[in-house]
Amino acid sequence: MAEVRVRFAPSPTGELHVGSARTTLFNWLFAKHQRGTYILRFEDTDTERNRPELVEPIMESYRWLGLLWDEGPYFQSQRFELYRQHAQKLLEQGHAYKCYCTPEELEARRKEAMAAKRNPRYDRRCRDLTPEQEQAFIKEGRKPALRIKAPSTGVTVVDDLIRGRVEFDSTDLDDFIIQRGDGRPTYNFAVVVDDVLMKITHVIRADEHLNNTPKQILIYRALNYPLPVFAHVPMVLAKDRSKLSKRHGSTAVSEFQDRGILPEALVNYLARLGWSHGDQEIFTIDELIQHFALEQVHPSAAIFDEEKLLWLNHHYIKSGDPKKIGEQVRAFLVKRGHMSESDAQAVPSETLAKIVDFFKERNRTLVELADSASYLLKDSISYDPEGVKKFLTPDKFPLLEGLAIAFSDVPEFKTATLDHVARGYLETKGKTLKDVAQSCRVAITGRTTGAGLFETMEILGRDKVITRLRQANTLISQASREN
RNA sequence: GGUCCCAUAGUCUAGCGGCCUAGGACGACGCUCUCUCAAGGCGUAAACACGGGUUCAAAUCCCGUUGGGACCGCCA
Repeated sequence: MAEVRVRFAPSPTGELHVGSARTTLFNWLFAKHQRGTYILRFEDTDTERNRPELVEPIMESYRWLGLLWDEGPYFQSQRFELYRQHAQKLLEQGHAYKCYCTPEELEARRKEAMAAKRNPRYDRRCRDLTPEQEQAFIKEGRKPALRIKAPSTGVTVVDDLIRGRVEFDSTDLDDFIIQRGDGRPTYNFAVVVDDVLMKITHVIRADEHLNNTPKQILIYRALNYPLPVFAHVPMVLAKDRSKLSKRHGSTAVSEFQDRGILPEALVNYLARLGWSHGDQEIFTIDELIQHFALEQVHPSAAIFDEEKLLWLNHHYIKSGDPKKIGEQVRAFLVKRGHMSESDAQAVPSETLAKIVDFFKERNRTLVELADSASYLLKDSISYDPEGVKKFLTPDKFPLLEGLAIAFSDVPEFKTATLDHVARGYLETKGKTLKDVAQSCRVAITGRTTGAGLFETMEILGRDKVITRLRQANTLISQASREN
C-alpha cells in the first residue's frame, strides 16, 4: 500500500484557532497511526496574509502542542509559477477559458441576483466569446481571469470517510475562477495543484469545505489526476452553537497556554471532542496514535466545553511529574506579576516541585498554582479583606499570640509536631482547633482557602509563621480601632 | 433564494436491528471525610427532536417535518 501523506493548510492569521488545532490533530494522529507523513503548508495566496509575523505564532503553537510536521512548511506564495503552469495547461487543453468580466461587474450582478432571490451564479457569458469580442475586451485593457469549464450534466460524488457518499448535482456547479486577472491562483485551484504535487493521499479538513469538494474534484479531473480520500470533520462550536469566535472567550491555542493549560490536556480534550474510543477519557499521545480512526469521528458539530478542559487539566496537574510542572509554574510567577524574572529563576526546582505537590489537589491551572506559590515564596503577602473581617476578630488575639509563643520553641517545625503542640495549647484554653484554624490560615496565608494548616506552616517555616501570626494581631487592632 | 451537512441528558459521547427498564465522562445536586478549600468515596436528577413507514422486533434502516450549522467571492 502506498505511503499515507496528509497535510494541514492553515491560512496565516497570526494565531492558531482551537478548531484548526483539532483538525490538525486529527491529521497528525491519522498520519502517525498509519506511519505516514504529515505536511504543513500555509495558504497565503492572498498577499495580505503573506507575512512572517502571521506565520510564526501558528508554528509556535504547533510546537507547544507537540504537533510537529514531517515536511514543510510550504508557502503557496512561493509557488505561483507552479499554479500558472497548470492553469496554462488547462487553458490549452480547453478545460478553462478566459473571462473578461471585471470584479466590479461580477459583484454588481451577484448583488442583483441576491436581491431578486435568484441564484448568484456566473452566467458563463465569456465561455464562447468570438475572437472579435475578445479583441474588443483586450483593447479596453481588461485583464482576463481564468475560469474552469464546469459540466452542465451529471453528478459529482464525494466519497467521504466520515460523511459517507455525498452527491452533488453538477448543474449546480459554477464556472468558477481558477486564476485571477493578475495571474495569482485562487484558493480552490492552488489547493488541488498542491495536493497533487505533494502527493496527498488523504484530505482531512473542516466540514465547511465539503461544499468546495465537488469544485476541487472538477480540477482533479481536468488535470487528469486521481482523487485523494476525503474526510470532512465536524466543526467546533461555541456554547450558543454558533461558530466559536472571539466574543465567546478564548479561541486561540496561545490563550489557553497563557491561562495555564497544559498542552497534554488540550490535546487530550481536543482529541475527545468528536472522537471516542469506548468509554476512555484519558489518553496519552501514544494511546491516541494507537486508537485513532477517522471512522470513529462523530459526524455532528461539537460544542467547546471549558469545564471539561479544566477537569482534564487538573487531572494532568495531579498525575504529572511535580518537578516538570513546577518548571512550567516558574514562568507564570513572572507573568502573574508575583516576582521579577531573576527572583523567579532563583527559586530552586525542588521548592517548586514541593509546592506543586502541595497544591495539586486544589489548583486546576498553572496560573492558580503560581498564585498559590506566591504566598509561600514571598515575604509580604496580601490579605483577603473578607477573610480578615470574618476571621481576624479581636477575640482571636490572645489565641494567635499564644500559638506564636507555643510555636517559637517547638524542637522541630514539622507538621505532626505543630499539630500536637497547637491542639495541646488550645486544650489548656478550653478551645478546639476549629475555633482558631481559619483565623490562623488568614493570618499566615492571607486567604480563607488552602491546603492543610500545619503542612502550610511547615513549608512556610518558623520565621514566616511567627512573624505573620504577630502581624495579624496588628491587623486586628487596626480593624478594631477603625470600628 | 439555492446546495450540502448534522440531530442520544446542560455538555462530550457509547450504541452500528434484539444484550437498552439507553452505558460512561464533564457539569449540577446531596451525603461522607474534614481546620478551610479542594481531592477522594457513595448516591440523585437529567437524553434517543417530532411524525410516518419497513420489520416478529428500531435510538439503530427509509421518507417527511422541525431545529441547528456550513457553503454559494478575482477570501481562505
